Amino acid sequence: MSVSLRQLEYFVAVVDEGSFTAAAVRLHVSQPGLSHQIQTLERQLGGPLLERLPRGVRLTPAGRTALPHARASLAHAERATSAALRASGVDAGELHVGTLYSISIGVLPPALRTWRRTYPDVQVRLVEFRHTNDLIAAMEAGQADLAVGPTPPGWDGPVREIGAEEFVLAAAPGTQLPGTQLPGTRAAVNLAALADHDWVHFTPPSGLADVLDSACADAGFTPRAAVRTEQAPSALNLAHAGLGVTLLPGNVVPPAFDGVLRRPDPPVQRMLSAYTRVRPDPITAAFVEAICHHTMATPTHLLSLLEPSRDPSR
Amino acid sequence: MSVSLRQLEYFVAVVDEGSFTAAAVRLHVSQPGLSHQIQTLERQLGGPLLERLPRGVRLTPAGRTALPHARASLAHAERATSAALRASGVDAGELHVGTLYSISIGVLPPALRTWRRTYPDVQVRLVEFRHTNDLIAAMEAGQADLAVGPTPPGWDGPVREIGAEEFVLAAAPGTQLPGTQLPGTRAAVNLAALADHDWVHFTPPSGLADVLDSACADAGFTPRAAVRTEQAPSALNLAHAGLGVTLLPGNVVPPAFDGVLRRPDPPVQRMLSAYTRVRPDPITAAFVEAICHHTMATPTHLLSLLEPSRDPSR
DNA sequence: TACTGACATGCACTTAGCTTATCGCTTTAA
DNA sequence: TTAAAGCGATAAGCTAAGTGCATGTCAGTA
Repeated sequence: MSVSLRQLEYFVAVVDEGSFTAAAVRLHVSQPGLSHQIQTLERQLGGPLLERLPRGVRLTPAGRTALPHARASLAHAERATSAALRASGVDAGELHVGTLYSISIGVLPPALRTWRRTYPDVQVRLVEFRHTNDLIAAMEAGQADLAVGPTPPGWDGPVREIGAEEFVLAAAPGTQLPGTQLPGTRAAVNLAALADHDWVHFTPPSGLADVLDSACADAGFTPRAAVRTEQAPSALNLAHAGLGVTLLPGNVVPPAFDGVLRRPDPPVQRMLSAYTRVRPDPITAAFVEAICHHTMATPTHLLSLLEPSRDPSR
Repeated sequence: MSVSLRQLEYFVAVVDEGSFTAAAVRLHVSQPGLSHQIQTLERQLGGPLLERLPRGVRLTPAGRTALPHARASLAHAERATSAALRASGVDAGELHVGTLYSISIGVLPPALRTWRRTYPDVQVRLVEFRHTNDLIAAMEAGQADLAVGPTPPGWDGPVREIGAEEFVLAAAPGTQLPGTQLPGTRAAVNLAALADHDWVHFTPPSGLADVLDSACADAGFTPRAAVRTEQAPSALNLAHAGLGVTLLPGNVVPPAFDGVLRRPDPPVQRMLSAYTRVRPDPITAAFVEAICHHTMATPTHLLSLLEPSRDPSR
């Protein structure tokens, strides 16, 4: 079987959306990738299915006759999935996932994209908290099926570590951090050298506050908080505005960030886990698998910001 | 769509072959590779589809409910391929026509002769069923491109009526049916006069059983079944052997039949149609036209049997 | 008790799928 | 008339998925 459901899905989406570009947007893939898949499908089916117009596409006779079968094949594959889930006694309703704002922004989107493709019938509702303690309390109160966050100490239900979240130092453009004056380098900054700096800190009981305090304590000083905030994006904005340096999850740094960005030395990470109160049902377990399949690699744009010498076009 | 046709193909092959190893051999892949794909599919579908036994496998409830959809998805993907190839003027192998045994024998051969002359490169494969319900179910599952059979009620795809199939009464040689004693005549037999006869009936849910029950109900009695069978040729044999009178499609009566043969009064017919799940591609549409061009005239040999005085050669 | 058959696991390699950058063509707007 | 915009295709490179091989594990059979 050389034809794949993915190809049929792309084909149907192009017909429904009226163009390759619109279909790519809808399916969250790049336009060249979709174009390539359609061309492979057309080679397998003996000729063009779509006539390319300057604006949009038109079905060829071959495409017109294949289209209903493509739809039917996709529909039956979805029904196979739904039927199996129901037969397993799984309510394919909503999955409630408790997490932190920073994780919503940085860690979960790739897993959610995969999830929607695999389980289109299962809605995921994110229950977001600012503080790790709030997340833990909500999980203890049964407010979510699954939590994704820092590994809770002493949790007595199932826990699955899913990777490490990298923290970075951020400051205003032009800030001269210690050890960073050499041109053309983006060396890590020795944390101990920042003992006299002002800090954009976090409001306890935020887990981010704990991370910052712990890292600085390990480096032998207590950070002097010029300002405190609850949210990582706000901290980034405040740092960018010059109120101090901050230490926050790299995931929340947008690609267009033009302030100073450095890794701390020693590196700062926190382990993230997916955890539940009880043994997870198959749907929840599947979500955990989806998260685990997306390695916690540092996002590409963050690498570009941290190490611009690796990216000649910038 | 993370479920793939390849996974569904492996799953269906395991069920059909009865073991992972045999399925791997059939599909020319390694057994660990197939095993891995099945496990991936099971993770996506929320649990095991197959119960592993020391010798072979058994479907789980989830697997049992997923299986028909998996088959249908694969079948439609193949139909999409064939339809596109045919529309492109590419020899696309075979046209699959679902039908009933009685129609295979009686209705289709003339159309097939014409067909072969017109499309010598397109093979027709008949997918034959004993019961109308089996034919309808197979069409819903995408097992054939086209169906030729009794007009299915409530069918939501394209339907083309192609004519009426005539039913006749048959009995053992020498049987004195009511109203048939006058020499040299082959008058129709009043159905109501057969109320006290034994009948060779058909096994439900056969469509032939429905036809017989309906005709007799209209005549005001319930046929007393001395024996039931599933197949029209068997019914003809049993009637010829003296177990009772039967009512069956005239098409299945061979030229050399030497038992009693009569038309019922009132006449009994059923409408036949050609129908598809989706708008037919040009090749399938051409086949439908070929069928329609052959009117449902009663075969010449049957006319000879029913009305021998019209045939001087006897 | 040893052997056989069948599925699962681990590892490494190959292939497929995807993104980014960019080109080429047509249409539209200035 | 010219420049800009929109759209699909090409090329290159990276990542993920699929596969084969070697081997382990377990249950049934001789």
